[in-house]
Amino acid sequence: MAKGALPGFRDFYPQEFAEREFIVRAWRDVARRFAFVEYDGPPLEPLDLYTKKSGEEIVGQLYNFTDKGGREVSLRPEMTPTFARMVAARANALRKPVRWFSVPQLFRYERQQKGRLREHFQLNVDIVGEADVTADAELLAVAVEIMRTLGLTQSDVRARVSDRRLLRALLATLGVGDDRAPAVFAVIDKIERQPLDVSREKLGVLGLSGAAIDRMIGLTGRVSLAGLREEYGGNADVNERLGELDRYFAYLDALGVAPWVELDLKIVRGLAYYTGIVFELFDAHGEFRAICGGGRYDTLLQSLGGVDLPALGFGMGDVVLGELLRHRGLMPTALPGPDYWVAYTDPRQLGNAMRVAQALRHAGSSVEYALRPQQLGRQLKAASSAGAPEAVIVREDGTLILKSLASGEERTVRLSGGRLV
RNA sequence: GUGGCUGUAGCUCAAUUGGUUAGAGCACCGGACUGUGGCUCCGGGGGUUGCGGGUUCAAUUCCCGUCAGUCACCCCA
Repeated sequence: MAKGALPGFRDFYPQEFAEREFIVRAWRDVARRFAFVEYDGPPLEPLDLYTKKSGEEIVGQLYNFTDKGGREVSLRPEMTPTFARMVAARANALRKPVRWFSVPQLFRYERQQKGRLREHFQLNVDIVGEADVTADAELLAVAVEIMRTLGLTQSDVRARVSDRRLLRALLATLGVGDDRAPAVFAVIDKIERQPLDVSREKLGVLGLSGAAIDRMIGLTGRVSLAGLREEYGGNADVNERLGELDRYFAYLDALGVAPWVELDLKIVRGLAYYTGIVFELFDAHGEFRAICGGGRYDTLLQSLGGVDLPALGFGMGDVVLGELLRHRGLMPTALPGPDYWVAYTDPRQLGNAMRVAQALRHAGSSVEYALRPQQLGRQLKAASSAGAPEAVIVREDGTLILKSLASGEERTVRLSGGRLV
């Protein structure tokens, strides 16, 4: 057996490529409709672009190596550092808000499993320069619109939203200061994936009282803005954030995506740099990994590029999304065939067949014909199996017949300005 | 990085308690069909049974290692 691709990497045969294109086309289509413009950066970056933000331990997850010039480099594991660098370098010259998107291929050195390879394509959509929740609403609407464009509905996909600033304010009322908040976030992030007792114990180790732990667990359950206001609204910081979230949900409603969205304070996102509203998209049955994740990272451009601009964005990978679309039967199964197949009854008509094919091609049609002279029957068989809806038969006397391969209907036609009439 | 399960044709799967030339369907190529496709029938190509070693008269089958796939953990995109 021939050696396959490297572990975690994929060969895209035409069928798989068509599936990938189906997804990428929807990404670009929706991004364009929301007036985002596309950019790209290098797939290979200096290693320290990633270690500066995340520390040395990240190196274990990176596809990094030393190049022939002795430089420590890494294939990009995510797009945000590159994006931040590019925006920071021209921050003053860019019209705000910056609305950019990209479809990079990203790499991580990890053991592959379901929904996770060593390489994937990921849509990145970011907005820079707007601190208001209008931008948060706009961003989530892009992600939801992509689901809708791909044929998924609100019963297939749910968006779960939280707000780290709200969570910090709530934690403060429980006696947890900002110094301990990241550790608590880490526990909350895992609360669905580990036994409740373990989570309680971890919170206890972090110094939370029994009563505080109870309230913390309560917050990770089903909550509403009204319920939170009733219970914690006496705190000014909490109240302010709840007001912001009221506006956020009102904007989501105006954008028509509110039915897809629910408040869920368990969503904190793994990455440390998120500062405000964060969200993830999941399949409604919980069979797959997160489809998409993102949020606000208002301080990242400052720490990476020395430019103080509010920013937010999300990433959406092709792997989990593809699994979901296949599972729901929404992925295209047939390869596109040519528009026409030009057949000929006599090998001496090959030249004429080529002339017909070229005329149709110049007019924009996709056209194939038998490169090796074959019996007419064989040519029509090839036309059918190639998926062409119609065949053009060049007869011995040079006349043309247009034949529908679905119905078998035939009519005599002639070529006029690249069209068959 | 750790652990469980699984590796036979491009795909889905067979192959008696270990038994002699590893089969079938689909797909692909060709023929029946010399000017009309889809159906049918016939034929063909395609395998070091993932790889390496061991046990045995004999290994696709049992054992070990390794590689790959897969799932979970770790971690996260």
